[in-house]
Amino acid sequence: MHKKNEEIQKRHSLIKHLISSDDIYNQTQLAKLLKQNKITVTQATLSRDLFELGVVRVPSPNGNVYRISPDENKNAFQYRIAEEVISIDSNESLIVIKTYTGRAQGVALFIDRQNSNEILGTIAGDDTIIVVPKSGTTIIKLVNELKTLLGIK
Amino acid sequence: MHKKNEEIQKRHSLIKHLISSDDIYNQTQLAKLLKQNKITVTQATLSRDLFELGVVRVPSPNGNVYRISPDENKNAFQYRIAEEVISIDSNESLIVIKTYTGRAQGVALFIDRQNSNEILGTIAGDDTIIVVPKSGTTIIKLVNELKTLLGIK
DNA sequence: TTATTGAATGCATAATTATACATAATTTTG
DNA sequence: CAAAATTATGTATAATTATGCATTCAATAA
Repeated sequence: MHKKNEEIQKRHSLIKHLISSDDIYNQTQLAKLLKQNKITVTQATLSRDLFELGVVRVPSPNGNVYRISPDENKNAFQYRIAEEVISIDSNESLIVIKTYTGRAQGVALFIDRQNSNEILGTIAGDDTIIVVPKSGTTIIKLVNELKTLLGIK
Repeated sequence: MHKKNEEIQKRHSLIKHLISSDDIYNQTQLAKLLKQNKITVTQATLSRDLFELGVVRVPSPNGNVYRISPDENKNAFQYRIAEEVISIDSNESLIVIKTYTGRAQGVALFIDRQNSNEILGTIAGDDTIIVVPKSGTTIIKLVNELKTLLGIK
């Protein structure tokens, strides 16, 4: 992976940025915007790019527009979340997640969002989160689930 | 609104059903499925229908497929949620939501999913939910937000 | 009932998107 | 390094989707 891949990633990244900030109604329009940013590709390439990026096309008042898929956002978010977590440990009844200072709230929010059926609730301080499992849940299992979720280890 | 509108609603309803249960790759395919259900329309009409229904087109391993938009699901869900809530009250530091028996977990889940920036967490029993606001949040404001969210009053 | 209005739809086709194929660029293998 | 294999992309065009216009049909008014 060298020059070429970097360019592709850069293009993909820019595509996502453009889609997030502007209303893109078609691929020709997207090509023009890319060109303004010194990236010149054809509509055909964009068709492939959008597919690979999982970009969705959704009805809006002025016609169909392209949007980053919710899943994509989720993954992007998950990636950043992983960087903020230091450790996940547990005793017989609770799970404790340590994060970098000031990050606990955000990580806890992310966990809440997953609306797991195994979690009763979370409480977050500044750098610590306590996860309370629902009764009937195996702690070990939930710990592993959280590790997977947060992309740890 | 009589015969005509009923037919349209019926078609729209069937379209949503078909999209939910099958992978629909294009409008011609959708037209054929509708025809099998005694509803005959052209691709042009389906193009308009899909737009009106807010149906999104999303990349899948085998090509782009049509899917019911998350928003659409959300609204449908929200509608049912409203039916389950009895009351929303609060004291100076907590909000208590009363639901019909056995519904609290589901409603709490729904609230968690909104990942509000004003909610620290929720704890749900059988018919009661306790919502813990983040410090710095006005209870009144959050109560109103929850009412709007749940479609109460 | 008949006339009028507006919505819904089909038809024809424009606009947009996807893709087969050829080529070039990049990476890998020996 | 040269050859082989893989990947990316443009071109041309096929496939799909969207839409202007005309028509039909249901709803409403007279």
